[in-house]
Amino acid sequence: MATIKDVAKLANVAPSTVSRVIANNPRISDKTKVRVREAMGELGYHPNFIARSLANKSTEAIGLVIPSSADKAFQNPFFPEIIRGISKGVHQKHYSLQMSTGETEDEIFEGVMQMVEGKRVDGIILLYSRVDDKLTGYLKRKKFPFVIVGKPFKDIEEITHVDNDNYRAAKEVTEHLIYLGHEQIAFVGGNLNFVVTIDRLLGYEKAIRNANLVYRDEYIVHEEFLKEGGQEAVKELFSLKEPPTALVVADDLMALGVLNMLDTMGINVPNDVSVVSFNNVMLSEVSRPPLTTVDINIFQLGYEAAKNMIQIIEEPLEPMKRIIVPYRIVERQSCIEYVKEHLQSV
Amino acid sequence: MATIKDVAKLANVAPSTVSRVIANNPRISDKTKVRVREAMGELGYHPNFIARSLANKSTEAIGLVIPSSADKAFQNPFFPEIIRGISKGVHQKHYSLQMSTGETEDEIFEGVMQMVEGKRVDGIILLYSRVDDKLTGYLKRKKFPFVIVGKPFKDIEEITHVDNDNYRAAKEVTEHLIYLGHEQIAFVGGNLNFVVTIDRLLGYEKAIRNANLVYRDEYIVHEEFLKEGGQEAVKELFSLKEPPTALVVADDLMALGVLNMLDTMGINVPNDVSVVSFNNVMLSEVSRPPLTTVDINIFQLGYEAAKNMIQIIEEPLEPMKRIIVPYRIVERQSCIEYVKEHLQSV
DNA sequence: TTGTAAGCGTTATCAC
DNA sequence: GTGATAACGCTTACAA
Repeated sequence: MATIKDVAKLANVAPSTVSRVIANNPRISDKTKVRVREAMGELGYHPNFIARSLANKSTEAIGLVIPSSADKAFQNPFFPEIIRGISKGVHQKHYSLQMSTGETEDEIFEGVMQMVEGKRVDGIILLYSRVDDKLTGYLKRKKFPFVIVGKPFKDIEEITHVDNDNYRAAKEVTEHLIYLGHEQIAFVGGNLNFVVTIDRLLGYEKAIRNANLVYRDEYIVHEEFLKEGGQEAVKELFSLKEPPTALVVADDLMALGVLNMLDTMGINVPNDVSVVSFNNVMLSEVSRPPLTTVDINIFQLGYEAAKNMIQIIEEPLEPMKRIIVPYRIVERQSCIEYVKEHLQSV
Repeated sequence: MATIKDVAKLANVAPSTVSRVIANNPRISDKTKVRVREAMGELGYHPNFIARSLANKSTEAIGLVIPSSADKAFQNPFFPEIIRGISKGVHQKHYSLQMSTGETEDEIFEGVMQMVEGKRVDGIILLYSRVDDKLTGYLKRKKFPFVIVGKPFKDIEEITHVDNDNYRAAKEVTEHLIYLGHEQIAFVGGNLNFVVTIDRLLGYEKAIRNANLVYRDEYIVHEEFLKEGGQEAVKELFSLKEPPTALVVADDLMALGVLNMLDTMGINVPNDVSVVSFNNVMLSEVSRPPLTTVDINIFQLGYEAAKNMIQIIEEPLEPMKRIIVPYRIVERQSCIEYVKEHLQSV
């Protein structure tokens, strides 16, 4: 493989000159630039990134931390989509992307340490935000550049993050249900350790309280993911004396599970119960019925995360930032007006 | 940040000794090992991976190439799942994972070149196999270590790859339909540029011919992805004078689209038409009806790819390998026996 | 068993 | 404008 020295020799210049040509340094005459570039072409030269990184103390790589791959949550189309966004932002600036997952929390932590201590990356994007997360604390202590997708659990004023206004979205969506005449609205959320769950729950609660509806604990269920989660939630909810007539579900995939279970129980959506969920993942269009859901702009979430991560790396003095990506309620066919004396279908 | 020299100083040894301790070189006395390790602990020393890579000419990183992120295919849960498998294999050997996507083919190619020429990775895993793929040719020419998930289009004897026996799986699944009494069986595939589509189509064809059924061109549709794809396919197929009574669909997600469209057309699955698909992605359990599908062991596909990639890197003399991951037909509720004079429901 | 010193391929700091 | 030369932090002959 050709090195910078070979090029220098062939072009009859010093290695440092070649380096300057690579960096397109303006103090090099056009003549030699051309000469050097020719030499590079002739030798099929490509700069060695590793060597450059060492000299530079910059890897132009950013690390991506994905939540524990053990659970099925990982199969959520949310991830490919946000990775797409991140990927775009990262490529635009010619950075590369380094992934890290693990089955347990400790494995993940281990992976991140490797990246940070080994100086394999210049910054880290966290794809989730959990209550009392070890990682966040670690990165803050190390003063290592990072951004969170989602809302930090604490130190919210010090950590750059990109998020939706989940509180407001949940509130709005619940209000929509209320507006449709529903008074018995349940909330089906994911793990309460995720900040996003909390926000959405809080928004839901606010809407309920504002409308002077009773906030009932038995209408709040937190379940693991999808299949089992959706099933359990639905079973619980619909064995109550007063089952809900509408459901706010914190995730499309969970909603799919819910829809499925409702169907096998012979409960019709939207005639018997309305369902609204979050994310507007591609699948929500194709479910039966198609889901009314809030589009949180996953792609943009990722794109912004990447852009801001790189900005922090390149301009370390920049203040912390909070980027709020807009959401949009997509009405499809899983919600309808609640009619007091409606007939149970079938 | 502490370097190897700082540790050496503190432990009163030469830097090379520290290096040997890191590598756990047996020729270092236990005494000094202990002393050095203490020094490392005291200073919070962690080896710098970049420096090591430069000296070593090995990055212990492997690059992952994901198909064009532009189309929705990318949102297929197939990817998170295979990444999980790869991730596991890669972590086991303490390698890291570098992702590369792009919106166009050229962008992807560009990204791979960066990885290869810049020596950012030691090997590359291709997550798809396409007819006449530029990348494959490039990597072969460069003699850069790589493995393909799927079946190479050419040079199949020279390229290490991990795949299912898609031909046989498709054949078997079609035979199953035939066994159930179906004689009008259509094939809904993805892009014919993907080798996997070809294999599955060929298996289907073989089964049809073996059974002396007529192989009709109008029963073969290749469509883009999911929503539109599924819709188009179904529309076409069911406007024929003799619409099929069973469908072999090359992907679960596509099958979801198909199910959806069938539903809006008032065609019942499985009563009016049976559907079988591929991949056994988590969603296939939750569709209405749950899909009969072939489980291709996505996770293992990824895991094997990673393991073999690393083996090739570490033992470059190893011969090429073909790893065939077993599949398994998962029967759920989308297929039933075909009854000649059955009544169209509704 | 350990130390010395060269080298990995760049960039950066001085000179000129 | 361009050239020497010293980093960058580690590994690895070769010596001792």
